[in-house]
Amino acid sequence: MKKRFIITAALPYTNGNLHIGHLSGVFLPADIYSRYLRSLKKKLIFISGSDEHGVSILIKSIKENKNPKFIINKYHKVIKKNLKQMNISLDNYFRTSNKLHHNFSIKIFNKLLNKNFFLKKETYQYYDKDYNLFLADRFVIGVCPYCKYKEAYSDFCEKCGIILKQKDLKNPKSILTNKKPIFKSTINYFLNFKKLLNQIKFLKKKFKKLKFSSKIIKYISNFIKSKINNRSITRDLNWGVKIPHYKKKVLYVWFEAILGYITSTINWAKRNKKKWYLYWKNKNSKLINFIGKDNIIFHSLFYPLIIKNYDKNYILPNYINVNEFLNFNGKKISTSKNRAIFINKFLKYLPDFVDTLRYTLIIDMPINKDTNFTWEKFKVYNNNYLIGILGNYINRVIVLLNKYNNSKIPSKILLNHNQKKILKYIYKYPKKIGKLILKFKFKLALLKFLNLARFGNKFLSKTSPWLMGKNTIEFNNILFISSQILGYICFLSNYFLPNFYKKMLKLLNLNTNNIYNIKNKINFLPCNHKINKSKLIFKKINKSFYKIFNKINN
RNA sequence: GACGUAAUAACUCAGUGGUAGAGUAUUGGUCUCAUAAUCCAAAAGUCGGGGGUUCAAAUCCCCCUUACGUCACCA
Repeated sequence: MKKRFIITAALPYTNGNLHIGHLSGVFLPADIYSRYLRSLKKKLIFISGSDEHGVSILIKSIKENKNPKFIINKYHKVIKKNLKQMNISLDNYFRTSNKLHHNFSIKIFNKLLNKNFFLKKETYQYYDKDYNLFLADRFVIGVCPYCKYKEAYSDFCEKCGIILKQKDLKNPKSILTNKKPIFKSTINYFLNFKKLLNQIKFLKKKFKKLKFSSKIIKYISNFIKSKINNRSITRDLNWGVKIPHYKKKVLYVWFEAILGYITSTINWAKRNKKKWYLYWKNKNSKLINFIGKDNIIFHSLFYPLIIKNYDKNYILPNYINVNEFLNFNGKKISTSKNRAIFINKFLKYLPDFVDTLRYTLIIDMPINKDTNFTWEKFKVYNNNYLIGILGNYINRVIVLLNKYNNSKIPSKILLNHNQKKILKYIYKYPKKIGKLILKFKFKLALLKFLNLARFGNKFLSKTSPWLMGKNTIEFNNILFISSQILGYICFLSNYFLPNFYKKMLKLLNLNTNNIYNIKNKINFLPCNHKINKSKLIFKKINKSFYKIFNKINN
């Protein structure tokens, strides 16, 4: 049976718009990976969706005096549209507020409940009387008993870095009302990590075998070594996946959000008349998660423990690609503090620079450590790399063909030994780039791609065909080789720069079917093939753009 | 405080045991097919500090310094 791939990008939380962090952290790497597998004609689905529950959205809705549904509808719509505009090639973008998702999550919860999988426990929590709401630790602020910091959370003081017990906090205040919350008892269900220790150890072994990033292995190791706290998976809220027979309780957002990949697939399968379980309950399937470092625990522990105890036929991740964070101007991106480049704003002011943004975010992808986005880099990448190296090369070759050869790929060629070697070298590029992509080295893959244009520029400068007579064998040879480089650039660009790819196809008068031949050593631009007149693809960024950058910042 | 990640040329980074690499910026030059682009060359680093293992360390181990991140009922 043919292998099936499930590629997932972490679900963005709908308390704000899509920003560059989402793209560089999960959507772009997942997109490149998916585009590559598609070019090999693999069977795959690339899925994601909106994560629309949780207390943060409820708090936002209270503060803005709106219905939570209004908030999620507003952001879901824009995020979905923005992903498409950025050419993220998702097969399905679903949402966790959908009934299908609710039913599926409850089905799993109920079965586990009946199996006595959860621990039932009474805890005391802060409670806001005015809003009838139990408050998460982050929503109670007070004075730190150690350093007297006035805005310490009830579980953690940011200033002195000390973990607090709820009762330690002095002068606790609800962030909703600024009033003192009361302490009240409640009963919730917990994931019994202590009881699941053997399963966790098994997962660690399994992930180690699969060569998961050491970030994940170390995380689980530490988790096992530390004093494991069981984690509640129900909440006293009226916003979320409601649990039947338990009034005023919903599932903890991550208990169900992690199942969103499955429900997104079910939704996709229904619309396309496919069988979703051939992906999720099939030993020949491969699940690859793309996530940020903030949700390692949910993908490496929550999901496997929940799903395997529900039905052992479900598959576990074959790889979890964890990225660090992208900062903006040296500071952490924050949706709530409005510190980010939001994609809808970017597209409003710079709609022609989608590929430049993709390039910038891929080159500076936070693979090993946090990286930093600046407009200065954005400009350099656009002007020096995309225009100087890439755009310039294709324009040089196309103009040469336009001017000297009637816009046709030369036909009378007779390659010498050295020139044949050059062609062979070019044929190796798809494989080289593919290998890097499969190893999740997206930045190196893109650099390799750009190298092809660099190689072309050097080749042209060394050989200087414009100094030769038209239609001599040597002239034809050089233009033929340069054209093949052009063809490879065109097809390989599809992984990284989809808009550029589409424009190149038009310029070169090619169709997309050829892309499936990229595994073979093939000349995409055969002799006598006619191309179109040269047209500039990238726009230059000059000083006047800084006004636009500032508009996008604010 | 605990844990994690990092520290390499002015800048951004690549390089996991075998004579220090790339791009940008700088300086000089070449070319005109090209979006003042390209291409060639020069200059630029005792690879954070100290110790250890080894014939051999940027790379492995230990200690220190500095920066960033995480620390669980936020997502």
